[in-house]
Amino acid sequence: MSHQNRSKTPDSALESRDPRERILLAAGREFAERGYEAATVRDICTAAGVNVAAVNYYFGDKRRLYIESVKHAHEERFRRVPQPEWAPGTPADRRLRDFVGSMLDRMLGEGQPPWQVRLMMRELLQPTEACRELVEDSIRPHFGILLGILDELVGGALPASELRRVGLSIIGQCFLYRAAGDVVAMLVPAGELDAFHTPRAIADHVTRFTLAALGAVKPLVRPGVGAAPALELPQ
Amino acid sequence: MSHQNRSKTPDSALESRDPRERILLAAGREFAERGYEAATVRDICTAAGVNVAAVNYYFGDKRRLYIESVKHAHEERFRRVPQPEWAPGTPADRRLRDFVGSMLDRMLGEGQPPWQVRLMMRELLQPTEACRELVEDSIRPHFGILLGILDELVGGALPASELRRVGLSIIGQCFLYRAAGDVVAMLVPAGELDAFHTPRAIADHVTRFTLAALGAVKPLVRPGVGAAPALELPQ
DNA sequence: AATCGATTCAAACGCTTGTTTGATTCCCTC
DNA sequence: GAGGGAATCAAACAAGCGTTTGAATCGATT
Repeated sequence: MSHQNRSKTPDSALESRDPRERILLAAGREFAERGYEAATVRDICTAAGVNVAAVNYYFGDKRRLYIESVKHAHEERFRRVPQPEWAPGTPADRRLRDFVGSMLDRMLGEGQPPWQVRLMMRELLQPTEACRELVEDSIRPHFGILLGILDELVGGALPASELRRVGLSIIGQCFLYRAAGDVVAMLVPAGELDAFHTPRAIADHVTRFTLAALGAVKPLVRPGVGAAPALELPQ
Repeated sequence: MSHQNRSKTPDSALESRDPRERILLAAGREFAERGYEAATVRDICTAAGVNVAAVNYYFGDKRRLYIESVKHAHEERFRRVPQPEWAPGTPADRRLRDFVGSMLDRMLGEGQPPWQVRLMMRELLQPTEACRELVEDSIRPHFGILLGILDELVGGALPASELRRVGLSIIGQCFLYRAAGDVVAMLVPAGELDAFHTPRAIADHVTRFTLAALGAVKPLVRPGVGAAPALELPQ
């Protein structure tokens, strides 16, 4: 009932050796594509090339397999596109560009299996047990890095509450492409998608859009054109 | 096997009269909360106070009930918060603010049953048959209105491809709060949520953020503070 | 070669699902 | 007040689900 001699086969080997790894991979795919309820243990085991009983043998039950597969996908994602590290003194605008770029790469990059992010999107939309751990372990620290960059960028001129809103504006712009990518593809002409909506192009756009809003670079359009700024906004 | 004399009871009556309406309501709730596969016809019928066979009698099968409930929820949503209409000559920045405000109201407004939007979020994340109709009938025209406002705002100074990216930036900022609202709530201190992340406050922030990026209002921070604009961005 | 725990397997279990059925009740029409 | 289609109901159906079982197989140790 235990499996303590798993280390006999080194983890660095191909997944095709370790049944546990194969199940995690197949489970991630199925859960991402069909959702927790619609994905069946039988299909997962068939895809993994193991017996139906293997899931209960290695993971106890379907729910625990799900949680493990979410964690596994998330770790894999950060292993492929790690958080960038900067030499001391790197300008904040450069770091913002890198931060946005790596986030989008992690979301949309070609090397990324699309199901891994889709799996996490399901969690964000309707958090389960697996989500809280994800937020605390990864998303919150990540968000903190972004806030640090923004704070330096504006020279401490904005209160923390405002910084958070700006941070959420940045994440939201990237998030839309992943969460509603299929709908975005319906709204944008096909040729334009390839030219203006690649991860790199989006990163450039989001960075410039944000820097312009913060006054760190000149606006997308020269001031003075368009309607007069007659609108009054509170604060 | 038919039900052509439904018009005998006027549609304006309470839903509790028409079994079909009651089923649609209960189905929307269940599908939104549990997803298509996890929601059961039995639970839906129990909630609607009708017999199990009623779903197949009125809608044929579960899939058709799902499609109908998505459409129904969407229509209901726009009936509650209709698209604003402006007198000729209304300034573009004012219209942008109204547009963002009504979109957020539709997504987050207190009068909105939370399950209606959640149901549509599932569709956006993984489009089904019901989604394409939704995009063509509602989302695309809506997006066109936004692009028209933006075009007037910048005085025609931006190409259509750039306008679309700005439009998606706006929608993305709003979208995050609905799609990942639970995670946002984990990242923002509780008190701050009530003060700075109400639909109205977000609408003000998104509008100002966008207008600043476009150079239509002054940036959130005076130019000159923070890091020097040394970053080179293509285009 | 024998032993013993870890692993794998085919088969079955109990349960829930969406759907169907056939009888019953309702409500309007003539 | 019959007649008849629409609507509702309890009950059952076949199929698929997650899980369990007990025997068969493997691989290393003795």
